[in-house]
Amino acid sequence: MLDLKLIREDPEGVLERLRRRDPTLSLDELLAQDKRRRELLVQVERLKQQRNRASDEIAELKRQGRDASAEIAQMQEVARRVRELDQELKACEADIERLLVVLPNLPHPSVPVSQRKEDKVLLREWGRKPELGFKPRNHVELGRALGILDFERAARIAGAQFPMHVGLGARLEWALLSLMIDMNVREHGYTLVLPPYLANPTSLFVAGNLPKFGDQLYRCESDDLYLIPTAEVSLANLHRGEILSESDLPLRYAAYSACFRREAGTYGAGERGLIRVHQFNKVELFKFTTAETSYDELDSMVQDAERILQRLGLHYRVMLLPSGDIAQQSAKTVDIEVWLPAQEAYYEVSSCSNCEDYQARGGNVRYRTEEGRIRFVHTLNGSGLATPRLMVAILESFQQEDGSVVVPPALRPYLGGVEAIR
RNA sequence: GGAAGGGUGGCUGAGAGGUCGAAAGCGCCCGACUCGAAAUCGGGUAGGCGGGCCAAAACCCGCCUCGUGGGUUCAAAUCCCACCCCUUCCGCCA
Repeated sequence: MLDLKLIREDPEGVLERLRRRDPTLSLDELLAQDKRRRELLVQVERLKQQRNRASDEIAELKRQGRDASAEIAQMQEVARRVRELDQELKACEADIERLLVVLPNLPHPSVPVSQRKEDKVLLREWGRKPELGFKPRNHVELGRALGILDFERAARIAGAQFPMHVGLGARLEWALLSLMIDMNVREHGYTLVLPPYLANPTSLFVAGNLPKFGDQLYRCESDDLYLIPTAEVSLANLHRGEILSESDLPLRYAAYSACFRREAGTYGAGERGLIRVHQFNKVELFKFTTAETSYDELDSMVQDAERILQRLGLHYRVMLLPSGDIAQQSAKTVDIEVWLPAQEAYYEVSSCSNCEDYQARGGNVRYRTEEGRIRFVHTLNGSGLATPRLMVAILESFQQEDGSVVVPPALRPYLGGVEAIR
């Protein structure tokens, strides 16, 4: 969530930045409630002070064995008034909380201002589109023909848009995950985490998924738990409520998890097969940093994700997202998009965000500086990477005219040396 | 699922209606001793909110916080209720 003090001190500045993301946002009610809260606080605190002093006096009188009934009678009235004001204050604070949590993070100055998601900015490209010399088959056809993807039987088990990998398809998926874990742990210095796949409501509020995006989540009602849409949820809550030491930062975690998304209302034309699914595998990168280093850490996180695509030999481009298209909790987001030959389009395979102190404030994750001051950490998250579209990219980019698919050399050690799927 | 015990500062742990934001120890910081260090000795060491002053920092004052939320009381870490979590044992099951 945003810093209420900052909103109070510079409402125009905050509102201007908020409206880069959503021109309909307003702070009027929030500011009014905040003012009211502070007025109530002053009132109720004055009464409590009176009560505390009287309590000391009553205690002293009793110790001396003297009568305190006059003072006690007087305090009964004060206590009643305190209860009333406390209730009013509580309602006011609940209103503030409700208004505050729906406000998105402030975009970083480098983020292009636009409500149109097409207005993303190309930062760089790597490689080139593969020249197959024949009309590319899409991954659904390839997967079915090779017997490595089985959506029909998966639907029998769970419904549409659930993938099922079989045989070399499953092994290829596993190989991808193994490669990503190895590179991120051994070459990029992340600590591997296997987190819970279910999370409580608090965790989803901290991560930024609730309250606004609950319709995208699978919920286990009888236990009041949610299936995580990304391991970002688990990792953002890993140090919830802690005060870390500056010397421990940055903390870099890489988590493997399955991810679950309802994708309500997103049935896109042509998004068949693995392009948009309700369940997928992902290695998620997450960092806790100081304010000073978080943007350098964002750059290096994007590069960590890019190196995996480079190792696989997949053509991609890196895009800076505009203000209207970044996630609630993010101040700046960089997407990596891989080229999918049969779709003839670039598709997101990684989304790296700096959430600055937005998640940290909600989760109360702080650190003590060398000088002893306490500040909120910055949190960053990024896919490194999600597998479904990687699988699409591999099948479609490395397909041969005879319908076989050449396995990228980097994956072969994980597949017992298999060079092609046919 | 059943039973018992327990959640107190960075950590261990005492406190069982008022003098308790909280003993003691450890850790950490500062100082003394020392050429320097260790040991020793002295001092300091939780967080949040609000106000004084709004431009920050420092300082001062007040309020709140002993798992969370309610209740009793003039007054709650302490008594009552509900919930959450942890530990141990039993049962069940990968």
